[in-house]
Amino acid sequence: MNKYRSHNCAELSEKEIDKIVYISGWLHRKRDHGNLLFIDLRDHYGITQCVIENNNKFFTVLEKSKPESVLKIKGKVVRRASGTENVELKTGKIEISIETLEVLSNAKELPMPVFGEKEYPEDIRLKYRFLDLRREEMHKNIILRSKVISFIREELLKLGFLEFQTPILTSSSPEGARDFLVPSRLNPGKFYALPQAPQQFKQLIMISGFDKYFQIAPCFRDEDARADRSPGEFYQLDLEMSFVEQEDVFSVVEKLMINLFKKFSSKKIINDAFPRISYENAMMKYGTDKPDLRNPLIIFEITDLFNREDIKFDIFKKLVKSGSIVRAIITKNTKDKPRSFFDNIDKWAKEQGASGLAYFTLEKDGGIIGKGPVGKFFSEEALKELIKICDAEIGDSVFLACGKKKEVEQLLSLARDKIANDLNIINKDQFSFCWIVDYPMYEYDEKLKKIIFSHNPFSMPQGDIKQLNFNKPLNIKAYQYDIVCNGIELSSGAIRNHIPELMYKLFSVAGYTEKEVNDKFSGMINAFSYGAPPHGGIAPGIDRIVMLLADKKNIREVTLFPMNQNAEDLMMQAPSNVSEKQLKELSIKKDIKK
RNA sequence: GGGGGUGUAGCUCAGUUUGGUUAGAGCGCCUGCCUGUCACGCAGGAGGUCGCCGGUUCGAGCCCGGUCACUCCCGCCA
Repeated sequence: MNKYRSHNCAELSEKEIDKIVYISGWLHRKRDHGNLLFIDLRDHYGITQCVIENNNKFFTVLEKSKPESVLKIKGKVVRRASGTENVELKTGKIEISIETLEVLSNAKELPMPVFGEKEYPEDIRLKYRFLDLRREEMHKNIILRSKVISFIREELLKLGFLEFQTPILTSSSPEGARDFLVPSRLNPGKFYALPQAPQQFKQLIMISGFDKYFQIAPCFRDEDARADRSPGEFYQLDLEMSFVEQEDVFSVVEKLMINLFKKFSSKKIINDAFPRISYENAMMKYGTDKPDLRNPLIIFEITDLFNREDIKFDIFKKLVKSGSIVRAIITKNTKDKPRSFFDNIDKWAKEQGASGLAYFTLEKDGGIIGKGPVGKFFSEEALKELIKICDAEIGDSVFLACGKKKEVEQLLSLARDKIANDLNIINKDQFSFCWIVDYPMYEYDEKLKKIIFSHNPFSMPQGDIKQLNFNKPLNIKAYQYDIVCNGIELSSGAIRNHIPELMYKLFSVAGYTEKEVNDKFSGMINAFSYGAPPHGGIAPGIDRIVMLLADKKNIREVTLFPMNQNAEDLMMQAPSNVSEKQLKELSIKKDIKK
């Protein structure tokens, strides 16, 4: 028998009554009656109540021990008197009558308690992450994360995927996020980059003939944080398959996701086959390429209405004449909502930097009328037309946004969420997945005044590649796809372009010469000229998946040791200064502007 | 880089609207009492640069300016 424990803290039951046992764990909670002392001893597995009386010489030791000290307790398992059982505890029918105890490790007074599940400031939680992680909720999240990863491994191994590791020190790549750089000692002045994703390596694995690969891959991007985005590093389930079309990837990943979410959550998955929405359609109906499909609200295009003579809404009409568009959100049966409901939304829109959201309700007063601030500008005929376009009814409300296409999309996308939340029409007990497909290969960057890749430059363009019209590059679509669940982008993937000539052409549209492509992507381009299989894959974000399964809004709740928003590790104090000697070895000089 | 929110005891927060005696509560901590608790109870106690700096004022936790920290968002994230 091990010297620390014969049983863990969740194990003992009536079966062990009268046995002498050893258990070890943290002093979770103390209830001191003066001459009788109860403690809850906690380990990873659970909690066991132990009791000691003042005739025991260890009584004062225990009385003086602080919470979270680590104890080893030896004692007899006894049945709790009827009426003193605790049904909440797995071990609640018994307790340990302490004979001896040993303090294995003393705890100082705690900066944050472990007992209780109150909220604490995040900087303290991050600094004392080891205490935070002892708490039930966090402990549970991290266990869930581990189980999710194991499950994914099992499923993919069953399907014939092989797990490989790819380099962490690699080369900096153009396109995409800012790289983390690592100076090279042996090559002064040169730098490695940490991979933003194992993108090129996974393609090289396919070219190396391994057919199906996956990896729980760390990815590094030096970009600013968000609630659902850690600064610095995150994990992807990176996977890639040879000789596949988009549908093959879809069927593997869709099944994996459904099995995973069914296994680890009791929430209902609305669509067993994920609906597919084209990028264009998503932008139209939801204003975003990561729509929350639990939200029933839809955006309608009604710009043309504003060319009608019988609409007198002059501000909008003027804007439309100069190229603005008008889109609308309809909310069902909301005519009796208080004025404050509408005003709040208008106020909110103004806070978003928009000029506001115009609104009115559709009511019947003899004929159909628009009631509300701007309702009077619409004739009955115009309202009938609007009702037709937007599939609206009497009693519904209409919210209108007017502006440049991008602004309207962005505002109405946020407004969809805002209004639906205010109306409480989002079912929080559901997962609603979809594929967003048919992404454009390129987009026009207004700031740089040039054409850039809209997603992954290695994606295969759609259609007959001999017939592609490179004079109209913005019309080229790619075999590029995202999985979205409840408004969160879970993964991004593509069928890759394995044809070097085509790749040069595609890059030239984005302003890269053949030489530049050769320089920047030498490993891969070279490999493509020695026989590359058609291949494709995807990379679901592990952190976000666990976030959804754990029902957390913040990625740090499902990460063991996250950094804060300034990309600092408050516990390890990273990043930190290094010695002059280290810098010298690396041929690095500091030049800090202040 | 920009915008919003927050900052008062170890922790959670009240007090800021309308400036005015010694800044409060709960949890935690310390001391004492308590033999059936499981958020144990009871009594007492310690604990504060009201984030920091400056200004206005007879007087600032409260008003003004600046600054710092944390957080949320925008930009950014192929």
